[in-house]
Amino acid sequence: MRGERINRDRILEVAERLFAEKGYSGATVREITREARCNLAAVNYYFGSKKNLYLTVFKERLLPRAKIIKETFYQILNQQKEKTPENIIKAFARAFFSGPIPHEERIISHRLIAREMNQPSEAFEMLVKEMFLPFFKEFVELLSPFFPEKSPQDLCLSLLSIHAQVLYFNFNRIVMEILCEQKFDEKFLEKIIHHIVSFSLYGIRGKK
Amino acid sequence: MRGERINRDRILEVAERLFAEKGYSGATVREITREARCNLAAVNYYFGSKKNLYLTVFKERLLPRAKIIKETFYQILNQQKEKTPENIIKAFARAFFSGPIPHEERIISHRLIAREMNQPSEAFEMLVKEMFLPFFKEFVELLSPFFPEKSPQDLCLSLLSIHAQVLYFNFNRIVMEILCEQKFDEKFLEKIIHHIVSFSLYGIRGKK
DNA sequence: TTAATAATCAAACGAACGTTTGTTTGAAAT
DNA sequence: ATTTCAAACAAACGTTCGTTTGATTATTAA
Repeated sequence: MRGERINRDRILEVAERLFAEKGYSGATVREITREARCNLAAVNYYFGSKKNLYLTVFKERLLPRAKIIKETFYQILNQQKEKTPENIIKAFARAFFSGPIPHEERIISHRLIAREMNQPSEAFEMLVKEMFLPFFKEFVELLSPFFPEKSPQDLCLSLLSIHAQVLYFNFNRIVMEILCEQKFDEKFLEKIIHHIVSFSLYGIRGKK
Repeated sequence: MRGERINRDRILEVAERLFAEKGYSGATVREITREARCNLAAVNYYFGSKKNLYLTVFKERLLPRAKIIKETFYQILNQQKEKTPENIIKAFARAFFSGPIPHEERIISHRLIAREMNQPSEAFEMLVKEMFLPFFKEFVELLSPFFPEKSPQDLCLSLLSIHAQVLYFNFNRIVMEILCEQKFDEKFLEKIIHHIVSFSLYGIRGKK
């Protein structure tokens, strides 16, 4: 049917995965269209260029997902009786690791973000502006009442430390599995979330 | 003079930087040889192939540097009177952030490592085997006497959390600078190291 | 039914890619 | 002085890249 643009969606989906796996240069238009089961010219027909396809992946796939994660965070947090630092950090970690977004999609997101952190492009500017900054600001404001002795900058650094762990534990499974001598399964994931929450909570508290 | 192979060294140096900046596919042999001021064929002459040049970068540039970082860690640690967890973690962070290795080279290393974590190749297997595992094992053994209640796996996770921060704060300066509203200078670096040490120390201690 | 628009396709484009070839160069060894 | 051989080079190789073209098919609206 007209207007469904099945191929367009499939291209976006495949492109996102391949860009995450192989990077911008590594993923070719030919491979993307082959896996999306459409013609080579489809990328340029729907998106104008490869570069614009890449940007569209961030606009139409990453940003909406970030929005869901944010909503999940507040949903988890509002389920708690109290908004203690522990509950806030736990909600943050859980929103990133579990939540309604499929597991594989989360991995892909974090891979793309990690790539952009390493080699920022126009796409990253958008992510920072529309995703990182607003979310992080809110998060700092949520936590700051509990740590009146800490400057906003100190809280920011703590927040970045948490995000560092979330990113690291999401995309660096190889070293993790080898070092911890354990397969990455549901049970291990729970343990990791608990670790991040605990580590970060006491890390952020500091001297007491 | 014969045997100096000036071009070979220069190719390695340039290749490392460009691979770190643009990734394997993004960095071209033409660009590498152009910046190294040598002929296009030099890469294949000295290294056989682009792929082997990439592997050689890890063998001859990253591994030696990792060795230096390790030595620096023990050197810093042995300067301390006591081997307290705080001193151990501080030495770890300092060995990664300061030490004899030039600042730019450290950034390049972490970029290459981050890329390999995202998309592991033969090079990463080597890194894990000859760098991560030995160093991390020793590090866990150093810390475990102080935390008899923690399992080796828990300690591993804490160690990974520390490494996550070291990596993150090394290559993700953009978000950092924007969020903390501060330029990344020597003074800020000191603050970051202090933050990582403090955050990780109390994080690893946990409930007390 | 027909005209118009959207989607899809095979084929080809020029450019850039990694690699190979054959030759020249220059310092060391004989 | 001559031989030798690693080093360096220009040129071209075949391949793959992103993109464009023009024709064909499918769908919608008149």
